[in-house]
Amino acid sequence: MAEAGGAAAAPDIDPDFEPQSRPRSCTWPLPRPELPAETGGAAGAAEESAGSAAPGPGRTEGARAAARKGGSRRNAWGNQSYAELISQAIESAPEKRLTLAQIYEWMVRSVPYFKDKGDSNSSAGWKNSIRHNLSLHSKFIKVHNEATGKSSWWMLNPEGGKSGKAPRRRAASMDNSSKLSKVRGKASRKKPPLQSAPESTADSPGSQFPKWPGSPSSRSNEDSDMWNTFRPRTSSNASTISARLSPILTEQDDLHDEELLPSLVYSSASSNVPPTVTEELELIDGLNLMSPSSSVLSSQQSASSGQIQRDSSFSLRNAAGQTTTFGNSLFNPVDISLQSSVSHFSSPQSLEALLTSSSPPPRDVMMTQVDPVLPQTGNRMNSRTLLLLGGQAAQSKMSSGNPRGKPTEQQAEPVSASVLPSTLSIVTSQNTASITSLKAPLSATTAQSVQLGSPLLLSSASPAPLGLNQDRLPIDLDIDMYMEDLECDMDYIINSELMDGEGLDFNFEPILSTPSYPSTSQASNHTWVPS
DNA sequence: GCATTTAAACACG
DNA sequence: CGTGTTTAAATGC
Repeated sequence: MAEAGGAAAAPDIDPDFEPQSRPRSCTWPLPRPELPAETGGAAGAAEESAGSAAPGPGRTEGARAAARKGGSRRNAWGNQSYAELISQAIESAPEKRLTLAQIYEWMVRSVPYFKDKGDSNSSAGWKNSIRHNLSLHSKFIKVHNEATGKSSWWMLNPEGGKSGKAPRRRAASMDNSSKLSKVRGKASRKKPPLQSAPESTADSPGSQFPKWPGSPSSRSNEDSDMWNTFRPRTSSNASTISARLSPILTEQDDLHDEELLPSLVYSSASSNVPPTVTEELELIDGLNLMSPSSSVLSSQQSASSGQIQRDSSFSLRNAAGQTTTFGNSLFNPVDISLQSSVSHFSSPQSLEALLTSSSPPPRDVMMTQVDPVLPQTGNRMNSRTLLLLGGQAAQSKMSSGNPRGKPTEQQAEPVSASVLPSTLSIVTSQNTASITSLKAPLSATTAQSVQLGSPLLLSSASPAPLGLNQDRLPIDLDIDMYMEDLECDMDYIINSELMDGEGLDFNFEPILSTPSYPSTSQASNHTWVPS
């Protein structure tokens, strides 16, 4: 049985019981025939059937007691909470993301307790609980999945606020209402269609991105993927971008997310804007949407962007939780990954494959490969084109964006940008696709710096280290406003850059010229990952 | 009090 | 119907 049933199946569970990931050899997301032999039974089947199985509604107690007798298990299935189980499930996936259904599957397969309950009928309550947990905890983020009409991907948010529930920024009117609602009682609670909160649903009717019609582009493949957009969770929308996507990608490869969380922190510090990753992602998503214009490029871009998104997601997180202090910039591994992705340009397929493919943990692979090394010229071009794309996107965005456009304080960033072009621009312009392009080159530098092991470099690189922005850190929460400004800036910047054109190249070139790959690869994981 | 679990209502596609 | 979000109650620590 090697691993297959292996750990997961371990009948005893008891103390620790780590569901551990399922057989790694098997591709995860894969269709999975339906567990052949081991399916349900093999491993430990469910011995717990005993009475504990039925968790009565209120009576959890019973189950608990039963469970407890074993010693330490808090729940019928062991010590872990649903949230933890879910986290493990996600971690176990090569891509670190699973759909709801896959999470269910994982539970059924990996946790003995749920083994019998997998199928239909009995699956009642626990699935509900899982859904509930996914929604409730900020540590889980939802990523849009266009693929086969499947449901969204669920990933974990690196900084996931363990304790922090969903960010839920000040929801305007909720306070009272919540209480009231309680009073009301559930029965009557029906919510009238729009009425009170038009804004919520609409979130911008114009909505910047159309949801993306469908993508002809990609090949059949399986589910394709990418196109993830983070879900805005509570904050209705915030509109978009936050400008910095900072990246911390970090995947949890080596460590379990939990552990690494602390170390991450997003580098975006410079740009600040605390809140929720989700928003950024959306933005990115938008990019993707827009890109479709050109076939080849689009595909490439998409690939890269996809990657980016993933990375970005990790970058920051809601500060709501208390945890992350956004001020510390560590590093951004993301860049590295980006770089790799970019470099892959030449072979988009591989990229995608990486993303989608189950077997190889993407990150590692990428890291290793990282350097197909494009000739400088090649890079240049790409970056340029990308920029263009970005620019367009930006513009389009702009149009939808707020008219007011007033750059004011934020402007500071741009200025610095001129000074430190590469990094800066990225930070500022982030919301647009251009980011990707920018990043690519940048990544090289960063990577180096990382490699060197001196975060300092990064910091220096970071745009506003000087505290320009720090002062005004958006902690205010009104991201919207903040963002608006940013957008304008970005556009502005981008445009100007484009016009100048030179500036960009100029900056990048030098960077590009530096190959540094071998180093990058190393740098990637080990160096920055604090563990 | 907060965290979890469970249940349920409701919205959406 | 499955997916997601949210509210609520019970319970444990």
